[in-house]
Amino acid sequence: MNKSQINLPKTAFSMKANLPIREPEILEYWKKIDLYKELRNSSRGNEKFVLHDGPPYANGNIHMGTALNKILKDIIVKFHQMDGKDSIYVPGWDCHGLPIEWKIEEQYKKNKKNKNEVPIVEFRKECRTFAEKWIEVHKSQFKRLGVVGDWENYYSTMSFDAEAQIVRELGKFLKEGSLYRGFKPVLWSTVEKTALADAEVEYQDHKSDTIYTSFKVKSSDLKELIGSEIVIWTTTPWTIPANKALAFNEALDYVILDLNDDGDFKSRKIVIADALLESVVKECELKNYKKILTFKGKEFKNTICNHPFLSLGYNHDIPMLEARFVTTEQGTGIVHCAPSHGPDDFNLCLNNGIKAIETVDGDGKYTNNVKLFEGIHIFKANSIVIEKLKEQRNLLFNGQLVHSYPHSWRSKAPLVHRATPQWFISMESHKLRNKALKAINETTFYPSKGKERLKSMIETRPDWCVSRQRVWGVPLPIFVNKQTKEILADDEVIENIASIYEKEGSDCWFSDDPQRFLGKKYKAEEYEKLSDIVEVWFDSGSTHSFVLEKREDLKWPASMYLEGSDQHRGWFHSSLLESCGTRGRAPFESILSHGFVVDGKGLKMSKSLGNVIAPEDILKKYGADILRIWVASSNYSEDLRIDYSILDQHADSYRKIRNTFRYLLGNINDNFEKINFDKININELPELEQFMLHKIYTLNINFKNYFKNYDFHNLYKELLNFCTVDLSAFYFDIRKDNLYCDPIESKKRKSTILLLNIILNSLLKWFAPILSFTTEEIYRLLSKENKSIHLEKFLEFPSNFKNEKLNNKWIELIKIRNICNISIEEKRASKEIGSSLEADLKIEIGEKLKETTHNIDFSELCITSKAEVVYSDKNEITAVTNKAKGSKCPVCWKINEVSCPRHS
RNA sequence: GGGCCGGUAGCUCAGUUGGUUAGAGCACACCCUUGAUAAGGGUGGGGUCGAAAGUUCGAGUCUUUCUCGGCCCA
Repeated sequence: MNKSQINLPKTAFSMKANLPIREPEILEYWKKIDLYKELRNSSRGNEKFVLHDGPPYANGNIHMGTALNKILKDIIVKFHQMDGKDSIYVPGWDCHGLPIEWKIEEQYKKNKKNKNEVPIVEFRKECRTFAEKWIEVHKSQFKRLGVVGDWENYYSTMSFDAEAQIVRELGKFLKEGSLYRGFKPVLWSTVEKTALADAEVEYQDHKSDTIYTSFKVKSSDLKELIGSEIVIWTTTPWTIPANKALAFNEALDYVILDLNDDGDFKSRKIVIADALLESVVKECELKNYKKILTFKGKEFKNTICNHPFLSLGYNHDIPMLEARFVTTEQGTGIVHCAPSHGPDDFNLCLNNGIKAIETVDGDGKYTNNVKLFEGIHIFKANSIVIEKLKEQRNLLFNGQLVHSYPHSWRSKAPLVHRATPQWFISMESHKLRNKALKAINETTFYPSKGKERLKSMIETRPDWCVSRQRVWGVPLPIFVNKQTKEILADDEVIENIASIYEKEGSDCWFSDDPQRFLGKKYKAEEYEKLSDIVEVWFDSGSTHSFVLEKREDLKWPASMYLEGSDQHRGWFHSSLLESCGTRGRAPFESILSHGFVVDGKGLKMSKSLGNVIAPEDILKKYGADILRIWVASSNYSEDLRIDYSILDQHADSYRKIRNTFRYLLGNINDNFEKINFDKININELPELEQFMLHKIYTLNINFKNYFKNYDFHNLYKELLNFCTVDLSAFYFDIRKDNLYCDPIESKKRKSTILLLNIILNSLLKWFAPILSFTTEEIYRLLSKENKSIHLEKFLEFPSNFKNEKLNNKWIELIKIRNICNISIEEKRASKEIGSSLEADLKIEIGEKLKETTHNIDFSELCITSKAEVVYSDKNEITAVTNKAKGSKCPVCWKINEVSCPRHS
């Protein structure tokens, strides 16, 4: 007898994974066989599952969040493909927008080039080239993660057909009449005559005029207020002529003071916040005053004031509005609101039906909307305003203040908030809000809490501002009649513009004769051509129209949109509005949102904390399959933690899974046999094999349920536990004796081999969407005919695999096995035995379990040399271990007092 | 500052409508094995469920406050 007589495992599948080296080879293979094309061919005509890609911005290397997003998408796409669908993934990129403009400007700065001297068309070409470069970088980085998709025919928001379709989409809002011209404050430089984005602003010290001025109460629910005067403080006196409202905080306490100092305010009653009384008294040098009344802010309800310039013709009502942004940090606890000159003011007023108007022009001069001040430059207006307030006896105090103030990064000139003409899509005029809310109700959300999040945003959001005063984007296709100021809304013109863009892109808008776009119907000299561009959220919100609708391989609406939870305000939001406005329903059937990647302690990743991990680092150290395990095993409905200790843990799990495969492969000697489940005569199999079939059957049911709910972390956990608990520590361990030491032709061994083949096939398919590389590595080892594991379908198991009765029986047997293990462990601890094969078990079982145990060989189940069962009246199960007597069989290592019955 | 979401063993996660001593796998410790071997098996330790108060016969689960973290908004 020697080792040549036993059947030891043998396989070409190495224990060491070496994923960082091996994965790129598999990528090459997928490229060689054109996996994406094969997938499409193999599932042509099947029901479609379309996960529409939310386009990442084509700028900079991918980070963990992007990697998570793409892997999660890929896992879902692969699951549906293996589930029998035609599961199509077309990646896309968002290309227009400010960040790319900045990058090009930065390059200009480096090369001492002046942006204003470069023709717009040339500048835009550089932006386009920049985006193209990053699309290529992203493509290779995403592919490296194992993401399979139509990489050759990706979509981008800057492609000519996309730009053309964005124009058509805007045309629909234009024609409907829900796209209108309004005003909204933006940070404006009166020197450069241009709007600035937040990132273009530098904060520097600036000396401002400050005033305390009063607004007389005209009417109020609180009688004592009538006739009193609300005092406000501001550092921008020039905005007083544009005042439309006052803001208070309902949580603050306010006081009415009776003033008795000589001067304009003698015997007048003023209102300020109690908490600011001291500072106002000090700064305004009040000597004689009396508190008349203290009241809560909420009592300001329904209070209307007069403008301090009432008698100069400013006779509009000034309502008092509740606002949380009012604090007691500075001022009087009541804030003056000019909706044309501050974002807070704008939003508060808008929510209360007061719209911003154009009060100041691009040069910084008041328009004819401002009585008395028309033509005056705002930076020269402070002294005039102060003068007039004094005249009107409404100036309590004025002074100066040095404070941090926004300046242009280019000219260093101080900036102002200025209401500029903008284009809005109305939420109400054509019931867009209602349509969107209805569409949300018809959408399935994973996790379900996403529904409320999106809903509450849609419920309260203001009209959608779709214009930007920038250059890198789709031009707003709008002409305004110079005389009538009417907006040109003509399908023919829109279609004309779109068809031009389709051929050559939208650059020509900035260079060509406007007549070209207007066609023959209208005269260019009668129209003003807009130079604004469309905000980028409208671009990406329209992807469904130029990707899902236009491509024959896709479908509209998409089966799923999947993005980070921040996109409730981003892409989910803009796509919903765009589609509801143009098509009356959402462009998606379901939304899956995932949390953010944070470090091991739950803190967000930042350079300053030094806790940033890049996907590249993980790929180099572990490989993509480990990263994919991390995605699958994390609960994406919350934030996802990652650090090296977490990854190490997943790498350990990976090794366990890999070794499970290795055991299977070794014992079938890499000769995989596809089993026809219907031809198995289950009753002829040993009970243990029947029990394992039941386990496989029920695991598959759970697997499908988890998959249906996109509950991957529980799905993965269940698969991992199957490998560890049911296979490695149980079935494999027990069947080693049978596999190694029984003759190859023995019926029992053949049954085990049958099960190993079924288990191998099941595991390969269950794991394929997650462990895309490793399952392919194994598949290529086994399959001569078929090209890829990803072309396979999930297995269906016949219902006769299911055997609840047997399952219940074996649950009892495993309990007994555990008791035996404890007994063996006692003798091991006292050094009486070592290996479990040195044990001789005496098990005492109650009569009740006689039927359950009568045909069971516990020496096989507990991997001992002997086991004897005796039945008693007692209910409890006891096991005693003795050292087995006899000699060890050199083949099966079992200890026998006589010669080994199998190997002699 | 406001809105929303979350905090269960070192880690990843389970914990049904409130109901026995809060579970699993991994990691850890110890032991065994050397025929899955940079593998495999067994046993074991480990949690005032973020904190406090409340409702209840009974709270990880319900309420309030606080705290820490994340996203969005300002």
